[in-house]
Amino acid sequence: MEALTKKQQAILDYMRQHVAELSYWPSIRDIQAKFRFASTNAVFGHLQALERKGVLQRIPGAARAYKIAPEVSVDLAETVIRYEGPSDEQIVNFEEVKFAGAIAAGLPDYTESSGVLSTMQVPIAAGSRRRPPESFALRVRGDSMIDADINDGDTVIIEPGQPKHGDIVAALIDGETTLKRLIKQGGKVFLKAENKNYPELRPVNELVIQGLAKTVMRRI
Amino acid sequence: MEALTKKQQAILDYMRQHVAELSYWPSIRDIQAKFRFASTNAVFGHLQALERKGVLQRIPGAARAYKIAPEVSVDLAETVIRYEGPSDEQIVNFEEVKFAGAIAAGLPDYTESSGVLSTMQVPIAAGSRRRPPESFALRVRGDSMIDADINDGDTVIIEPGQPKHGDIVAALIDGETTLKRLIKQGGKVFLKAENKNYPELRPVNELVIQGLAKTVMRRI
DNA sequence: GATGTTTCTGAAAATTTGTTCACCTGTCAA
DNA sequence: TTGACAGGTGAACAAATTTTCAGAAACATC
Repeated sequence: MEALTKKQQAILDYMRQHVAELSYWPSIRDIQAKFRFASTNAVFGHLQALERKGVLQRIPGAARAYKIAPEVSVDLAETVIRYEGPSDEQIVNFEEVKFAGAIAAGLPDYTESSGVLSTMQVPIAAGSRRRPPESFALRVRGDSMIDADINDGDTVIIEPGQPKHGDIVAALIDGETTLKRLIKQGGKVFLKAENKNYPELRPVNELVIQGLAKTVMRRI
Repeated sequence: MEALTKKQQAILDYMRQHVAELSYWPSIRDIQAKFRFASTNAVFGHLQALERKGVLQRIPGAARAYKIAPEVSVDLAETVIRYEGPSDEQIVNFEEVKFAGAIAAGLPDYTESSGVLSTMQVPIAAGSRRRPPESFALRVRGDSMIDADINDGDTVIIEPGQPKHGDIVAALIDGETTLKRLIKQGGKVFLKAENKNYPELRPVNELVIQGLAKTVMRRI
């Protein structure tokens, strides 16, 4: 693939950052302002170049409408033992994002996310279906879900969705986010900890579901 | 939070789907066409309603520019369950990427990645450090690593790096990628399966390390 | 120095898009 | 019955945005 010029790369990065932060694409004029071009056509030309080089797809006539190629960069290192990385097609992209904080999987705990947010990185892979962009990541604190194989220090990915009986949900109780299994029984709703040593929880009347825990990640 | 009407919900869903599939927002006229409204103002009113109800944020004057709240309003049994997603700062991005295929964690198995590559999605989060871009994802097949809590169907993220004694590595043997623990003992290198029922493996002389398994992911 | 390519300027045209105004229709509760 | 309100039509307007056109400046290449 033809290489990008410095400015083209910068513009591409800016567009990426813009859409990641604000959730919508910048207009040509936004880019013009950012790079202090005197003419919109300067941007226009760069966008054409980016499209010709295959990293960007414009939607003709539509405002703030693009499709963008995922980041690509390859360079492999040598190791003592022979090292052979994956082929280009196997490259996975990572992106730095906001990390929502910690979740109490045990008894109610303070939520780290109340203050400053840190950033984390997660690879791009998990299931073939499209994952909703409203998902977020939480670090698990506590051990109330160990019977579901979710342990202290793990990271769970919370996605929006209809909570069903048996789902593991991130629930907000008294301002605390907790991880529990949702049990619907006899018209009542319970939050159940997955730990034999914990008492059965009482039914809850009002409940804020932040989302469904769909993926668990563990650092080795 | 005020409840959404059926049409409002449908429009919100359509917008979500549109941005998820095409990566840019629909215009008011796109929505109009989708729902066969005779007037753009019908859409306009609904968008105003959605904004007033707090699930959508419009950017005044900007085309195809919105911020959207996570999915809304679940109800289960007769208990009130409010849905409240994370704040804007907690949103995590996902990206579609290549998926390297399957890895044999048991006895040598064929590698699915030999042929076509499929795409997967993974959230963005895992550790505070920056992850090298040469990483890739593999689906685990087999059960030889169950004692290390890596099971059939899990996804492991392989990163490049110096393989040390005790690391779990993705190793290429006879054209097959396998997942094993690397043991250095008395100047020799062994690949050890983490399963009491499996025999200790023989030492290997030549070995291609594809990378180190640093993260395990599991779908719930 | 000549030459071609990339990058940019400046202005204007064409189109898309959000927004407003006036008015109609049914529903539901006071 | 009346009034409020959600939901809709139809047309027009104003703004935002993309796109085009002609040409200048910078810059490497021969």
